[in-house]
Amino acid sequence: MNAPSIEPELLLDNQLCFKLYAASRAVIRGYRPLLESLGLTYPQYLAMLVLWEWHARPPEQPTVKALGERLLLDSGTLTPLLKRLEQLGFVRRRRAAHDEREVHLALTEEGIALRDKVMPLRDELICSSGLDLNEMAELRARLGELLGQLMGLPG
Amino acid sequence: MNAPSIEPELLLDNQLCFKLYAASRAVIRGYRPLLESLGLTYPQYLAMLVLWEWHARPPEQPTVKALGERLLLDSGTLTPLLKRLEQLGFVRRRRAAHDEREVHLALTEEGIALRDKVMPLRDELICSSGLDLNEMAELRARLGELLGQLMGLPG
DNA sequence: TGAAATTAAATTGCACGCAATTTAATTGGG
DNA sequence: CCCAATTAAATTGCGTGCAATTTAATTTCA
Repeated sequence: MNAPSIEPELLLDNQLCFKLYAASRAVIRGYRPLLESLGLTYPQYLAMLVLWEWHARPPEQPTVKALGERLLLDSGTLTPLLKRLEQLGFVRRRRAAHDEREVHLALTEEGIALRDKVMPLRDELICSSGLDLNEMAELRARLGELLGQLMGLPG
Repeated sequence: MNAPSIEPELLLDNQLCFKLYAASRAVIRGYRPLLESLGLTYPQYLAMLVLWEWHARPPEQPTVKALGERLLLDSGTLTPLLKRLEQLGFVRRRRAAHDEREVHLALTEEGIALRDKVMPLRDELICSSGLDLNEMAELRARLGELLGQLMGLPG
């Protein structure tokens, strides 16, 4: 019996999707020990990034829906995640008075203060990774284009 | 009270990590409906890619450990995933006789046959995405470099 | 040789992601 | 005004990822 032929398009190492998947997990793996010192998981950290942005542009605070639109996550993921951030004391959740369906998100003092610890942590991560800032920016732009195309699909 | 300043390095849209995370999920989202027709999840599909490669190079079949080294996943993830592939009838798991610690993986006839359904599915996905093949290859290479650097870290 | 160290899987526990459904509130058309 | 349609969160259920631990087999070396 001769060995079956392999289409190179099906080799794992030729898959853009696998490179994306593996690289994404590798980056998150790099963040983990640093974020642990803040008590955050990586998705919680992303949520905090968005909340810090909103905090810098008062008076509006985001709803769960608005946060989900930024992070591309739904309430099935965000509701338990936000409850954990609330338990940690970083976030407050409150039903909107004018529309009881909406839950508005606000940072606590601890949540606001946490931001000051993040910049040095980020510097440490980039420094220890030895990555080139220009290459990172280039790659980020390419991924932005890819994401834009994927999100604009008919499906 | 004046609005807090925002370091651009902390804006969500400037994060390479978020672009990676979002793009990876977006690609997997694109695969989902197509893989559903095969009865596979995305990580299961990746495992099958590796098993098909091994199948084309007899006689050796991979262990759980070897599969994990290719996919960068540990037994905590792979053991239940492989049990599901076994339940689906695509994979056989067997303890090695010469070393009872090892579990060797082999494809069933159904598992081998499944490969023929994948190429057209992949073509459909790439076609409907409207992505440029050269740009995809370029991005894949860049991500490979990034992954290489991240995996070679001291941590 | 025989106890200690190492190794491979499996197990446990927790936090996502996400599809599908449910609940509750609001909106819109007749 | 009322009821159907829509909307926002929450809930449920399942399959990852991954750290930590456990179990069992093998290797090492005093």
